[in-house]
Amino acid sequence: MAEVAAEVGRHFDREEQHRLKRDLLLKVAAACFNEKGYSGTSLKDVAERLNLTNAALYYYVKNKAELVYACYCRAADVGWRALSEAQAEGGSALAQVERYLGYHIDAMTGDAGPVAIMSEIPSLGDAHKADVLDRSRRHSRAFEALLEQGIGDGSIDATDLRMTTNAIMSTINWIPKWFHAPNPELAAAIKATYVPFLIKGLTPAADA
Amino acid sequence: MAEVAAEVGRHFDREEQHRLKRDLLLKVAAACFNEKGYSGTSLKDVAERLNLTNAALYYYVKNKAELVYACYCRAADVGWRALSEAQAEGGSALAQVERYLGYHIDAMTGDAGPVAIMSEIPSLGDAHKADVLDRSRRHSRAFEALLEQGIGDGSIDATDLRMTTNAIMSTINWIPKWFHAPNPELAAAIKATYVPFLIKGLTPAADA
DNA sequence: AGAGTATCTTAACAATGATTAAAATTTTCT
DNA sequence: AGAAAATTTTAATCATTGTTAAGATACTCT
Repeated sequence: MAEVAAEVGRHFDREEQHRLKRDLLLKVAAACFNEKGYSGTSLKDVAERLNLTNAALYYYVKNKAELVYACYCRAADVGWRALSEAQAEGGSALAQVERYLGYHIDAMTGDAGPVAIMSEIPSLGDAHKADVLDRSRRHSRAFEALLEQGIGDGSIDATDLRMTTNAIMSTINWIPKWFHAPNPELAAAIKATYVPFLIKGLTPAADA
Repeated sequence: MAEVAAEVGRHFDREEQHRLKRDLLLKVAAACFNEKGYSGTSLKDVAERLNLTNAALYYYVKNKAELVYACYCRAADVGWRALSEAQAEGGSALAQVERYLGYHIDAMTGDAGPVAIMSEIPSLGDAHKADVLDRSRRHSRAFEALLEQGIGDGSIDATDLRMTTNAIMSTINWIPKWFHAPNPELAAAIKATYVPFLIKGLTPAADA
């Protein structure tokens, strides 16, 4: 993974270098997992895309289970950050939701991607599983709370918040399954269609 | 799988019996695949849930690849049938979409389930992959055509049909990921929330 | 240039799991 | 009950892959 150093910067901060390389590993691994599944991707598959041997990966992660775990944590962080930033900018709850969706899509289809789809949580060990489930739940609950706030301020209309959250998260989380190569035009098209469509489903009827 | 015969009926039509048992196998396999992924589920896992040994599965399918393929075909059929039936009953395009969503959700959460999520198409062999992709595309195209028809008859408002289809299909197809045990109440809740939410996103603004 | 650390490779092990053939068992029908 | 077919099991093979240890190479700084 030596070439990365050149791409990545020129002030030789060792720790920073290490973090960046590891982050690249997580992205590549996420791409593999999204395509072939956790057990379907061998460490060799991941390593080859980095011009490494499988054994080299053990310099960055303890084992394969920790690699998925790290990918899932990274995915959770990306989503959480999108939500936090959208909320920090204020406005009506609906406006916050709209910004969140855009930010999250931007992140997944942009430099932060590819992001792992958390589709094989059952394959994780008990501790990792509990932690990932917890992060996932926290995200969902935060989004639910935002919806509830929107019902309060009148900007959102929804009945079953849990289910509505499920529906919206499903749509968003599935994107990395079919968005692969960097493709700004496609990314823009996703955002331009997904966000208004989902927002429309949350907006109260005009004649109310 | 001997017990099944008793559950399943009493007129001893051999071919029918075989088909029913095979169908049960496909459902059980689908459940496993949805939980642990294709490579993550061993044939032993599937066999154990049927009180069989892994070798017995080879009496019903040629090999593991064909098992997934069959699961995916079955999933495609379930969706296709829902769409066909909804269309056969006529009405506005929006009404047809609404019925389709309900039928598909009913099927996945009812007796036809569990249905496999087609999330590991890349793991299939070339011929199987092409066929499954073809079925998937046909379904999407048919849905798109329905949306287009709705734009024509004024019942639907959408800009990017391909993307809108993606969004809706993602929401629907992800359901089997978290709906596991038979649970009529949860199934009803999904349908009661998902269908109006998605339909709302397609309905033209009232003040148009 | 050369020491010292970070990074990576080679080579091996152990375990898992798909697959097959032959044998055993169960089921159905007469 | 008993024959014939359908269904399932046992046992063995084969390839793949996660993992580890020890050694080699590359990078950074003085």
